[in-house]
Amino acid sequence: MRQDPARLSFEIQARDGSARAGLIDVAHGQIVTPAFVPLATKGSVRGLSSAEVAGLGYELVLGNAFHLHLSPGEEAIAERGGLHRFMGWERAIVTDSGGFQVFSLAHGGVADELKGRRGAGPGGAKVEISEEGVAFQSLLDGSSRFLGPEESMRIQAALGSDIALTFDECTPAHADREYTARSTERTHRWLDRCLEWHEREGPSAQAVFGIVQGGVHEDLRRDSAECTSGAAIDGIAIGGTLGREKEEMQGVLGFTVPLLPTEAPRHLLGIGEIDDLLAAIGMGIDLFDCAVPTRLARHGVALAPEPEGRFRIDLAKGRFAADDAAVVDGCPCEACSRHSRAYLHYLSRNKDLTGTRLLTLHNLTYVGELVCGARLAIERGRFAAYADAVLAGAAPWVSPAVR
RNA sequence: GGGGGGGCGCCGGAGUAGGAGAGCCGGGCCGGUCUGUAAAAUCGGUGCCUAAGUUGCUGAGUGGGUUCGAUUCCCACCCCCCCCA
Repeated sequence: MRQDPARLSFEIQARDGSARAGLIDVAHGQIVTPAFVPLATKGSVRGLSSAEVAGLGYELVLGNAFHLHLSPGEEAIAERGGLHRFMGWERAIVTDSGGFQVFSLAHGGVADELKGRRGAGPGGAKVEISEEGVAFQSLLDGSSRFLGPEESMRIQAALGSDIALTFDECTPAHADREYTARSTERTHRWLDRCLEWHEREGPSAQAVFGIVQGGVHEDLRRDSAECTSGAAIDGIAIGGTLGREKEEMQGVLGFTVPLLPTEAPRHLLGIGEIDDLLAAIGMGIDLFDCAVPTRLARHGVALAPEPEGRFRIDLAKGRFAADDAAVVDGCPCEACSRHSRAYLHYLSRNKDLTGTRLLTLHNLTYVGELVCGARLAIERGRFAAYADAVLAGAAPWVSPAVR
């Protein structure tokens, strides 16, 4: 680990069991944790303006080196003053390295792959993973491309993000222990190359997070956590498959999180369902990013205090056609305070962009309220009670007993 | 009044130069899926009776006819659309 305030500082302000409430300081401001990080993969939180995302209270968004490299290209963004300026976002940005995307190219569907729902082997585009990096064909124009540790860091440097993630290989669930072990070791070598490049040519104000791999194997996770923690990184992320079921994921997190250095911010990559967020916060995770809240919104689904419905309400369903109730009673978002389920249902059925926007606002509000509620609960030493209440169906912002 | 085109599933198409398929395309509707976003996406179902059909039932405007066999050919009638008067 390294503690270089010029890049990042992290203060843990309260603890409750393993859960922490903290404050991250980076070049473009502070991030109150635990925090959810909306995805702005291609330079926008789909459907919303940067001002709207800021208006929801978010302090950090995640851009993607892979997507932005292919279009419009990091040079084009650098020429326009960097990603912050390009997308009109003044707060902090973390960029993903692109390893995850390159990986998904090989298998067609990352989600299925991570959960082992598909067999191994290349799916669509050609991808060759070697010690150097990953050679692949662009999905946009078929051109041959290469992405490795140095390329990824160079792209992220050009984008000018506050936090860069090191280039890793995201191992799938179906990979055997042997492959996962070799892959994880290679990811460690890539980590060193990322840091060497960054030390030499990276922006002095850009922080770097390493990524712990190791699949579902405790010993591999331990090796990876030790190796990654020992590097000159500013924060640490957990990546790769966490198992096929939620229980398995909690098990993997259960033995992995305690292996992470306590003084560094911890980012759990790609996780963001309501119950998972609560579980992971309880274990001591500080940062989350996930496609689910925003994607579900575009698919007509609102997050809601419905434990039996996996905390979702599918407003596209016909039963909401004449439901005059608020999407989620008491939710402070625009969709809930001004519109009915019937209206959102109608908009969803018509694939109206207004509906997409409203539900995106809602879901991001909902997740934002959840992490905010969690933080307040941690400060009061009542996180477990808060989590239990929400899991039992309490709204994330309603928790007078906890607050 | 004359000519032409067309009537099947919840809707709209296409097709079958006699061997129906409860088949095709699109839509709608119902249901499933979505965790570092190739996702405003995607998968399945959608006549009836079923727990289940490899051999169940009904079905191509209506009524007849030809034929081993008709959604297709013929006749009459009903309805819709277009053109001409």
